[in-house]
Amino acid sequence: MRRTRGPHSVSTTPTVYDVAERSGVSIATVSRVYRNPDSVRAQTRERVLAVARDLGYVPSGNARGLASRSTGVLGLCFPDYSDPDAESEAEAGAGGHGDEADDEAAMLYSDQIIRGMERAARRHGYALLIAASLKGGPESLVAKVAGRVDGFAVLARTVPTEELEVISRRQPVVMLAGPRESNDLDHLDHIEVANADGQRELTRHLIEDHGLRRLAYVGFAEESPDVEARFRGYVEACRAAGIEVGAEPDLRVAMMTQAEGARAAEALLDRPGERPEALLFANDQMAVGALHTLDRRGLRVPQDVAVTGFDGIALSRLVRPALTTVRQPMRRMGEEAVELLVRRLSDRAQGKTEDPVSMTLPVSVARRASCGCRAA
Amino acid sequence: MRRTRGPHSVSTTPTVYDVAERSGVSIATVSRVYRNPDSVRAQTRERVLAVARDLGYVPSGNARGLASRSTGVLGLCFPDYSDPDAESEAEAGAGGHGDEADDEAAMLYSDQIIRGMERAARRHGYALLIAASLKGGPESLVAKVAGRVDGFAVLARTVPTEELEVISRRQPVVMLAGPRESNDLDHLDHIEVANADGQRELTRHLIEDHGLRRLAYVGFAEESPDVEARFRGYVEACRAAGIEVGAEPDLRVAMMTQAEGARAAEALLDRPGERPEALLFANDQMAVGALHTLDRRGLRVPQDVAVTGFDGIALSRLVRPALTTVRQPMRRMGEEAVELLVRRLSDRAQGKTEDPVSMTLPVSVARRASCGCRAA
DNA sequence: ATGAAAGCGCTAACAC
DNA sequence: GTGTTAGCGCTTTCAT
Repeated sequence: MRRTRGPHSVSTTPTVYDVAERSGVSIATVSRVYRNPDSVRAQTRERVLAVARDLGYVPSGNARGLASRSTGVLGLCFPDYSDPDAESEAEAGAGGHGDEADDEAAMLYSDQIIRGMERAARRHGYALLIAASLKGGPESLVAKVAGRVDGFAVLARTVPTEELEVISRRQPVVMLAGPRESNDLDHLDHIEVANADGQRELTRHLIEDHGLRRLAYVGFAEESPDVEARFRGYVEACRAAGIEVGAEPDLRVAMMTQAEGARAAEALLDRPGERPEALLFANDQMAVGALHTLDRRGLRVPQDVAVTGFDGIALSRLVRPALTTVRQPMRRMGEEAVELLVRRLSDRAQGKTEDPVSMTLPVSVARRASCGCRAA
Repeated sequence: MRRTRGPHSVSTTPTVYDVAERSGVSIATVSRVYRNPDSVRAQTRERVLAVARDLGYVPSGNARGLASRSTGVLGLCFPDYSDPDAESEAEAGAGGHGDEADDEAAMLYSDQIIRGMERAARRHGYALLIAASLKGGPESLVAKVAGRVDGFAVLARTVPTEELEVISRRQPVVMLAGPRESNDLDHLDHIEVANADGQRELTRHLIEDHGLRRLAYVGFAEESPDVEARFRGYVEACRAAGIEVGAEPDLRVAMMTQAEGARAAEALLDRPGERPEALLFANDQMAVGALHTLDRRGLRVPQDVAVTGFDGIALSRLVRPALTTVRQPMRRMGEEAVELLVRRLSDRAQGKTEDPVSMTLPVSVARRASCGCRAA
């Protein structure tokens, strides 16, 4: 016995030792009661449980994890995706000023993934640890998460791939929505959506079904493989229809927010030459911003200009006209991520080693009012 | 030195010992490099960091937590709130069959709270561990979460209060949306919303502003303080207007789902006597279900019957007619929960002890089409 | 500025 | 079925 406390010590949080002592068994038995109840005589078990209850004993997850080398927790790291504009509108809504862009309207990317992962994790008996990147921590976010989970998913561009590279030697990591970045020195599993396919199909729809030919594409200034893939799809559809397009989007914005989208629309409309028949945005938030601009300038959507987004966030259905967009199966992505992690974990437990997996989830075009498919 | 491995051992995940050995310092120094970088000479620090990097070293959260008695993680336990109906509709949407009740439409209660907590937690440098109750685990959900976090929030009715009672002696716990259950032996902090106020105000609106007097209220069969409070508000408003009401809701359903709401509407309409002018439901999902029923039976909302919900979930805005409801500030609740936990934690660190806090967040009535406030 | 050593609370052989 | 005994990988005085 390593330690003994008075019979009525209450100050510290109770441990196995306290429970063991008070119930007249060894710490091993206390441990068994929790880990493998059937291996303990019923009577003993009840006694231990009773003592535990009245002592307020809760097994320390840390100690457990340390001793058993596993935590029963999966993780998710995501970037601080918050759109300042969406935020403020949401705040206003919550404050009761308006009904406009509701609190709940702003359910973003990461929320969906969280939902998907949580569900799947629960099915497999795991809990989920979530953490958004916070700039300037001494220890990087991943390290913190990585150290507390059995495996985790990372939304692309949250963390330098190099760092993940290192960590993935230690535990399963799946990269979400990202690029399959590095070439070969890459142990990471990877799930992405068919960005190019989606944008291509949407563009084709605009061209063939609505007969539009003067299109303008708004992309992202930063390097982002997903966004680039979308643009690629756009270009392919245009070329296929014999419409000439440059190698670059008509405009690249610094942030993919509503404000930037609104500004982009201004810029595009103020450009000399014929007005575009359709404005295609690399995400929904920008498209929503553009809707504001067009409304303010007295242009009707879709009669005067069609507008499309990408992502299929909830907000895209709430705006008027409802936004035609490409829906990403983000929830499913979360679920698949967990399935992958769980499989990896059991592989490792059995000493198996399989090659990294890379899967692509299909997307679907949501034809709504902003392209002219439904009454505005 | 407790352990030594060959210079090129790669099999196991590296620890402080490995890093220390390879960089010619003690494990204490390695630890300092991460915990308190400035206390280590720059040159030493760089060397250690370099070795760590190429070894793929990540500090074990478990070991850290065990040694330092804190995890840097806050938790949230919530019940498996999933509405089977909403689920299936969502699945259909995700599968691409329809645009109807979108995946994202189904953003529920818990999602909002998660969002709020995550944001606030991040601000304070914490990560968030989330876990929904899974029936029939050997160890209860809470115990698992409790053992891995510094403090946590629990959605009411997820866990027996008694169990929380015990745990709260050990770490801060805040009860969400619940009742202030026990009487005095209660150390738990507690955040609720003004259920009665909201329902009273909504009811008053129906009576005074729309001149309705034949109302029917649909409640919940299970014991639920929140839902009871809503009913209480309803009763108060009726009495204040001189409308007679019984001590019981006109109907109590077994589950607060869309299907049950639809059934409840049937039942109410089939009742002998004059048809009610308004159907008030204890939550949005039931109200949405009722909308289906009324539509199928050819009754117009709000002309023939007004319908109201409670909660303000995203779906409430998407249905036609949009649902008049009482919006709960669920996101804010999550934020407040974290603030409370963080405060408690710092109190404990300083040896302070304060009385349990109980706060009530205000709600607001969202007047939409289903009560006649806007064009349907 | 750095090292030595004592735990943190639990699990997992291995004995009995 | 139950007890003994090593660790698990880190933080943290206390020395130096």
